Amino acid sequence: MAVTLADVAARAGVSAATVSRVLNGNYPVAGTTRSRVLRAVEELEYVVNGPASSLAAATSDLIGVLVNDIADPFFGIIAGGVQSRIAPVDAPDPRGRKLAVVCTTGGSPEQELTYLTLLQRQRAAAVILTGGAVEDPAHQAALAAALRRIERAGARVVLCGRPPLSPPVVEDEGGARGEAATTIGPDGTEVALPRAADLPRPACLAFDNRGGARALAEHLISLGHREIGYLAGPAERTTTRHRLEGHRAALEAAGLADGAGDRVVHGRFDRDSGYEGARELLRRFPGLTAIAAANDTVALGACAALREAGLRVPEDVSVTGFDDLPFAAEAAPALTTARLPLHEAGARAGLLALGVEEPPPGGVAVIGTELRVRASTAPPPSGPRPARTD
Amino acid sequence: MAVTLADVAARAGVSAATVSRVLNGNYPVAGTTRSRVLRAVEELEYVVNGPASSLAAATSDLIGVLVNDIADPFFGIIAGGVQSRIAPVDAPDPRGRKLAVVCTTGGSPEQELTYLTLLQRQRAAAVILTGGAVEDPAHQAALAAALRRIERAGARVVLCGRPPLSPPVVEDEGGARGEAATTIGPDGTEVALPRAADLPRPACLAFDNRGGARALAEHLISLGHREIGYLAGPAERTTTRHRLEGHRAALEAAGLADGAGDRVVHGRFDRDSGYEGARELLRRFPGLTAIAAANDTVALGACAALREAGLRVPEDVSVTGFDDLPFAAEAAPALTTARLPLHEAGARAGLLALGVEEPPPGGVAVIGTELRVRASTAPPPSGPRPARTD
DNA sequence: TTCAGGATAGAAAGCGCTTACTACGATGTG
DNA sequence: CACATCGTAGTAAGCGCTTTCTATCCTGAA
Repeated sequence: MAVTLADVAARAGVSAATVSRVLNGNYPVAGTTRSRVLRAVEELEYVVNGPASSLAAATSDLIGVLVNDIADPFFGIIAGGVQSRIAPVDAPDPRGRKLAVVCTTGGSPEQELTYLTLLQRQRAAAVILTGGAVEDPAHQAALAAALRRIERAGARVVLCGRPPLSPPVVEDEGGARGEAATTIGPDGTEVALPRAADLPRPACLAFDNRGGARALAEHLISLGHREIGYLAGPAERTTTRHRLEGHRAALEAAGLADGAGDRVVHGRFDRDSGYEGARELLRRFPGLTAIAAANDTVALGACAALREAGLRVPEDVSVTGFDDLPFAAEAAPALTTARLPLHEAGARAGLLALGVEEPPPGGVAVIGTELRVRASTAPPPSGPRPARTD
Repeated sequence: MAVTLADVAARAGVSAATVSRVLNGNYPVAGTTRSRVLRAVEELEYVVNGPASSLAAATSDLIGVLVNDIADPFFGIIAGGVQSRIAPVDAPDPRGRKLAVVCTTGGSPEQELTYLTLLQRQRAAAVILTGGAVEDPAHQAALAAALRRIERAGARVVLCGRPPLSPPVVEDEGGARGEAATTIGPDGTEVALPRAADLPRPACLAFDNRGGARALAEHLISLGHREIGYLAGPAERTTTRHRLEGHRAALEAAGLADGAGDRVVHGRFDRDSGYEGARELLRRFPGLTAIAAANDTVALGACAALREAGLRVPEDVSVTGFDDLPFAAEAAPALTTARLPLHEAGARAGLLALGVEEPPPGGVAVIGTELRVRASTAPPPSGPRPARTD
């Protein structure tokens, strides 16, 4: 059917082994032989059979990239960063190029596990997990097991934009009695929690979500805001918790009472959640002068809700985002936000996946944010809040 | 090293063939045998060796998706649509799932060819090419050859958001004399142009770029605009040409003189190009009351330039985009634009790639746009630059 | 002139899976 | 009761490549 190595070998008058060596360039081959082989390759339009090659060599050119949603620029930009390194355009020889298998998990741990297996099955050379993790111990245990399996299979694992695997919540005293701690998994069965020492420690590029949220809240406080609402993401995610913690830390440091749950509405990471959440915030806390959103997209939704409520941003209510996606600077008003170097993070994750870059000491590198002050924040209004129009 | 079929077979006390049959479920196996095998699979944590499987079965679970830039929501959304179909989350059995290999070509035809070869090498089950094509005949000929090769290798090819391959520019009279028409390729060598009849005709989902641009221009004209600038994309791309043609068609139909090149500035498809282009447009045509941009991103850049020039959108100058990316509705002012159902188009491309959906009759389906009138367009100002009313 | 040793290239044994083809009871039918 | 048939499962031949081991030819030193 298709042209094979043997066909090329026959045409060039050499053995299949020689053709393979010419094509892989890891073995000395005489110049004349080499050019004869290359000509035969050209003439027959030979294209290596990847699966056969992967089988024999026990490696593949595939790198898995797990994202919540590839349509979301947050993940798209990270994926772009990864690709910029695993398939550099400027390298003349495409042989070194790895291919990115992008898997949309929807943020679901089950999907994540499914894709991990699928990628292991493809014998992917590496797997990059992006986006925050779900904190449920059973999921963490299952993920730990899956990652350990993958690492044992010889693939690299990189976490990009998520914290290292959490240690088990239960203290490790069970070890003394020779019993493993367990928890109840999503399927109702008992799941063994890995001992802290057993956790796989893949290379990890964590985002400083706490620091970024804290900087944003401090910015609002320094402008004079005292009643600040927070539009949080889904409660079970690490990203949500860390950003919320940073936010609260700033409030507490400023002596602003903000008990648990106060002025906080949980939602999703999308625009509509921001819209709905802002409406609820306004209803429950009419005195708010600022809203910090879980991310830029949420902030945009919040702005829409505020406009609709007849409130101006930032004159009546200030709004902050997070991430600094490209549209944040173009929005009107341009969003004050915490910039995350997503492309760079993806690029570095790509390098780690290739094994070109060494894992950071301790396995974890924290990627900082940069405060971007734009037009969506201003001092709170001094007078009474103008009457609501509805 | 890793667990193989034979290990599972030994453990279950059956032959490797039986294990394979259980795992692929395409052959009758007795219930008791099946469960014994499945238990062995569980116990050994067996994961199929994909490359071996692909080699033996001569197929793979990979589907290539070529995009200009995965970080651009335009392509991210299409890719998301593709994934929604080739890896449906609701299907309980992940075995049917295909994996998307996303390749960022930067819009370069050379990169496109490189990735096509790389995907053919992986024996991808299908390849989806998105984004507009470059019209250069040499590139088209090379692309045609590559696609023909891929189809011969048994993979499906789908074009999503780009027109069918163009017929050779040279008339086919050479055929009468038994000579093929040729052109000069990018590497300086002579390239044979495929006869029209030889062009591969992959399933094609073309966007109605002409219609969309025409509708936008007609909208501006109906508002009373007479001096309309156009921010075009890169000159060599089909998308650029088609949108420009639609735009001009509307102007001509309205009897507005708009000779070639008039009030048109070419650039790229990004924000900065819109910014620079709008500045140039303003400088060269101070009387403009409207600017139609090649897409939403360009429109955003144009808005920024206008604001900077002290012009209000839409009071002084109206602006239109194209695509209706999510941020278009959130921009201030919200962009009037032509909506392209990118997710749906991607989904359909996915179905075509799987072979689940039949190619459209004639091979080409045109995907229409929908005019979205929002706040960025309004009648031209009546003051210093009065519009003629007739 | 002879032979060690380097430079090349071939032979052949897998890599782990799929899939004819074959074998063999257990049914069913004439 | 013999034989065709069906349902199951095993045998074994590849799929196309990589790589170890081996063979050959040449070169230059002894």
